[in-house]
Amino acid sequence: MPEPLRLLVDRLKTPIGALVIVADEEGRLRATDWTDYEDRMSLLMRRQYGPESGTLTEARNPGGLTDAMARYFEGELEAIDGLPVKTGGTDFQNSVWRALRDIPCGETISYGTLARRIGRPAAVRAVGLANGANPVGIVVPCHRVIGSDGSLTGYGGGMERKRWLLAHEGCLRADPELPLG
Amino acid sequence: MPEPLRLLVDRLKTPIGALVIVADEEGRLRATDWTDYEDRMSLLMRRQYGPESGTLTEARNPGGLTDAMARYFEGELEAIDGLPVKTGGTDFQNSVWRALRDIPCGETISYGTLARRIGRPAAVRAVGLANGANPVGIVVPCHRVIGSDGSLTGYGGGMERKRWLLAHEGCLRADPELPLG
DNA sequence: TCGTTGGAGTCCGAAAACCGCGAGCGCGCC
DNA sequence: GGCGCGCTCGCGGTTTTCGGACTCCAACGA
Repeated sequence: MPEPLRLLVDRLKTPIGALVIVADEEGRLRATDWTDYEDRMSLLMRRQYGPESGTLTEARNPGGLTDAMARYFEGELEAIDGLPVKTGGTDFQNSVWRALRDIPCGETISYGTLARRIGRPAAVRAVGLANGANPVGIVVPCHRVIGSDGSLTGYGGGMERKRWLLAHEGCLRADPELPLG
Repeated sequence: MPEPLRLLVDRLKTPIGALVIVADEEGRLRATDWTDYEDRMSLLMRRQYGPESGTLTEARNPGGLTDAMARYFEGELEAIDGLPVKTGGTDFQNSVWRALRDIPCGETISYGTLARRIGRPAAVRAVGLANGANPVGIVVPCHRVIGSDGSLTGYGGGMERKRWLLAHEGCLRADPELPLG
């Protein structure tokens, strides 16, 4: 911990709940999470950066990130595509998170396929763990990963939100359990 | 594990028991231990090199190591000073083991002093652990490390042997618990 | 034949356990 | 008061254990 790492915090109301947005002074997204899961987010942050790792300051639209997220929720799905993101975590986790950003909006992928894609075909469950440890929901689209049989399987923010996000991105039929594939 | 690592094994009778001596083909000492603790030695070897890591072959006096050890036990204490040694283990363990070889024959040091000497003044217990994980007894003189109050505290081969070795090196008075300092 | 269920295989990371210690402290005992 | 003993607690690297946001396969029943 060389420097204390000053972080900027904003909040955004969305159709599926209020979002906390954490950015650094360079305008890179460090974390996002639903306010009703804020405990989990601060846990993840502590794990990645250590306790007492930095200061949190309220800010409005840091780095333009809040606006970009808002546009995503208003239907401009590609608004979040290029946003700069920085994460801590282990090498393995980062390789998973990088691969997540390569999943195009509107598509889904299975845990197994994702595992093969990062060159660790057998690390299927580990991919699931890394997915759950993703600090930057939505922008790093962990919600686009589903079971090999097409079931939604799980989501840190609650299954209902995962379903909503996939529908918002045009991945789901009327049947709420079936992705388009 | 690129190549299978062929190891040579010899045995040596000493006044305090039979010793197993393991060397590599370059004549470097890889491990020594008392035959009555051979299980522990092979455990340490497996940890450092992995299971199925190499082949063991009987050999006579590989690299001259057995003779050198024998001379040490006969009173030529400096016979083991320059012997080539190679160990696996973590960075931390290797820094401890290197520091051990700098303790002159006839002297003792406390765990705390040793910890300070490698630049980790607080890692006192960890030094104790690393000491216990030393695969190359005697030549890497873990027996020269004692408690800060002068007590002998512990030795993987049994306290009696630690006492004998220190006495052999001229570190102990008649009182078996008191080192000379 | 097809859906369902259960168990085993597999790989990582976090958390807990483990100690070959040492300093600090409270207490008796001279 | 000093001294020595035993206790407690913090310490830090390593090892072990445990728990999944999975999948495949086999068995079973409709």
